[in-house]
Formats: sequence, C-alpha cells, structure tokens
Amino acid sequence: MSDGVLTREQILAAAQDVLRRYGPAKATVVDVARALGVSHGSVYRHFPSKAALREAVTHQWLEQSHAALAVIPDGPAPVRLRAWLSALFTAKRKKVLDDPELFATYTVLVGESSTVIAAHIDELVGQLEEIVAAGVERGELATADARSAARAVFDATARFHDPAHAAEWSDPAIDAQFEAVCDLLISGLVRHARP
Amino acid sequence: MSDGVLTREQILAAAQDVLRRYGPAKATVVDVARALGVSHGSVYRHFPSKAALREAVTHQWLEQSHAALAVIPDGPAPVRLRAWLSALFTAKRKKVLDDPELFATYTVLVGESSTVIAAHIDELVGQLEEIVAAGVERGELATADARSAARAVFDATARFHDPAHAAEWSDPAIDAQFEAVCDLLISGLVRHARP
DNA sequence: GGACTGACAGATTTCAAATTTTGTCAGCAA
DNA sequence: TTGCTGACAAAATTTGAAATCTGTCAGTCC
Repeated sequence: MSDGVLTREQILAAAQDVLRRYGPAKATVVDVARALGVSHGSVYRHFPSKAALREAVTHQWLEQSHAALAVIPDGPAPVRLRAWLSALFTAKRKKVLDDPELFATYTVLVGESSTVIAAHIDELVGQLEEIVAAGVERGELATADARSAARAVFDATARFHDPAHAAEWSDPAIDAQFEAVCDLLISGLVRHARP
Repeated sequence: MSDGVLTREQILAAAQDVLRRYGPAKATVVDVARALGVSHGSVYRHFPSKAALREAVTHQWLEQSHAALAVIPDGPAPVRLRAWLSALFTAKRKKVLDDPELFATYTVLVGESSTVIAAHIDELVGQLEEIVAAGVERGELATADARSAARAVFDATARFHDPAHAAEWSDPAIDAQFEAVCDLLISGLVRHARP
C-alpha cells in the first residue's frame, strides 16, 4: 500500500477482494497482506484472528443488505408487507443469479459466524415487526404479538430468503409459490370482521 | 449369504446396513457385496449402478415416512392440518435427535436424487391437499385452489421439515416458532364471515 | 441357459510427506 | 512510542504415488 498507515478499512477492502478472487476455502491472511503490500503480521495488529477478519467482512456485507430493505415506502400494511418480502426475495435471488460464486462465498462466511447472522435476522425481523405494528395501529392487521407475528412471517418465508434454498430459486415455479405463500400469510394476518 | 439366489431385497437391506455403518462417503459397492458374501459383479446384476442402488435405498426410506403421515385421524380441518404438520415436524426432529449420523447419511442420499425427492414431496403435498379439500368441503376452510394452498402450507413450513434446517431444530424456541407459523397459516386458510 | 465370478481399465480415494498457513513475538525503524 | 517486520512453532492444507473402487465382460459352475 502506498499510504503511510494501514487502516482497518483498507484491510477489510483487501480481504473482500481476496475472498471474491480466491473463494472462502483458499483466501488466506497471507493473501490479504500480500494484496496490501505488508507482512501478514501487520494484519494481526488490527484483527485478532482470521476468523475475526472474516466476521468483520460478513458483518459489513450483511449491513448493506439491511439498508436496501429499510426504505420500503409507507402505505397499507398488506401492501408494505408484500413489498418488503418481495424486495428481500428479489434481492437475494438477483445476487445468486448475477454472481453464484460470490454468493456461495458469502453463504459460507455467514455460516461461520452465528452471532453475526443472529443479529442480522433480529434486524430483519425488527423491520417486519414495525410494518406489522403499524398495520395493527391502522386497524388493517390483527395479531396478539407483533414481534412473534413478524417472526412467524420471517420463518414461513425461509424458503425464499434462506441461502440453504438458493438452488430452488431458479425453479420457474418459484414466483408463483412465493406469491401463494405471501397471500396465505397476509390473509392470516389481516383483520377479519367478527361474525 | 447362505441363500441360493441373491435377491434385490437382500442387496437393499445390506446396502442400508453398510450405509448406516460406514456413512454415505465411505459405503462402497464392494462393501455391500462383502456383507452379502458375493462378488461386487453380482450386485451390478441387480442394479445398473451405484447411484441406482443408493436411489433405491432412498426411495425405500422415504416411502416409510409417507406411511406414518397418512394415518392422521379425521376431524375438523384446522385440527387435522395442525396434527399433520406437527407429526411431520416431530418425526423429523426425533430422527435427527435420536441418530444424527444416520439422519445426515439419509440427508446426503436424498440430496443425490432429485427425482425421488420430487416424488416424495408430491406425495406429501397430496396428503395436505386432501386435508385442505376436505376442509373446504366441510365449509371450514376457504381457498381458490386446494392444491396450490397445500403447496403454500408445505413451502411455508419448510423450516420445520427441510433437512437443510435440521440444525435449528434443537433451538428451544423452535416449538413456539412452529406453533406461531401454524397459527398464522391456519388463520389464513379458515373461512371468515363476510362483512 | 441363467446366475455368479474375478480380472481388468479407468476413475476415484487414501495416506504420508512436503508445503503452506496461522498466530506470536522479539526486535527494527521512523 | 507506535507500527511494522520476519522468523518461528504448531496446525492445516496440498501433493502425488499407491491403493481402492466402479463398471464391464468373458468365462465358470450348476
């Protein structure tokens, strides 16, 4: 590196590059150091272990995913709910289809750090919860517990956002199946007139 | 083998044994032949390939799973639906917890033959469809298309029956999450009074 | 004749040696 | 003093030669 000081950000960027190039199995700390033109000992000055470095890359990547979903526009809760779920599914599917290898790399990384993934899921369920709570407020949805309902919606759509199911996302029937599940979930959530 | 003739059933049983003992990575056709006291050429007399033999074992295993679910007793559709889903989840979870290695073995086998698994899923969705259709008949459920509704219920519960999620089944919260998803799905399916 | 064997070629897997990587740290350089 | 280097031990990975396995088939046995 031409810069005088080696920063955490530089290392993260280089690590991301190396992971993209060599994949999760072959990317080494030495590779990262070489890409930066420093010794690998320097990398250990900023990250306590290879695992910590990878975790930081994973964290960064997942945080970018949050951002895209937080911007679903206001409106009727059923519409927002469907838009949010659709955005999540569409974004994930686009990533696999655009660059399967990179997606596979990040799937491996995510699988390595259960704490990072748990926080990410919490964040996503939190976004869903907000939509559900707003819907209840507006009298559009009915549920005893917005948080657990949000979690149920997230769990019920696992097939459409969990990387473990990525291979199924190229099935031509997947869109219809996604819509069917959405319909069912929203139907289960909307407030029905009491007889 | 002490018997005069080598049968397909004997080979299947031996193959099952060998797979259980050595796991999917190490179980060989030679092992199966050795277990039967015959040359491996004899095995190829009954099965065209190692893959076909494994597929037959997989098929047999999945067929046993069908049987247990087909016996859900009659009653109100929401009750039957929950009972069926609960039976599927409970049976799968019991298998992982009782013998994780054997479950892993069969998960690998199932992953190898997409046609066998597709037929199995079709069978399961068929059982669900029957319950849904009966519920519509009784005026308990409302849906435009029983088949697609059944499929949606199956897809929405993937986290509770797909082996890809087996690691999550030992989470203490999983039962509550399963119930929450069931509640939501059944609520989406039951016939509501028109306002 | 029909069921089985065993030798064979090519593909795959195994195992141990050689290399590489991880993580540490005393020392160097600015 | 702060940040980096490079040598080092232990752990992990790669390599390639040897062993094993898959699938075939001419031949044996009843």
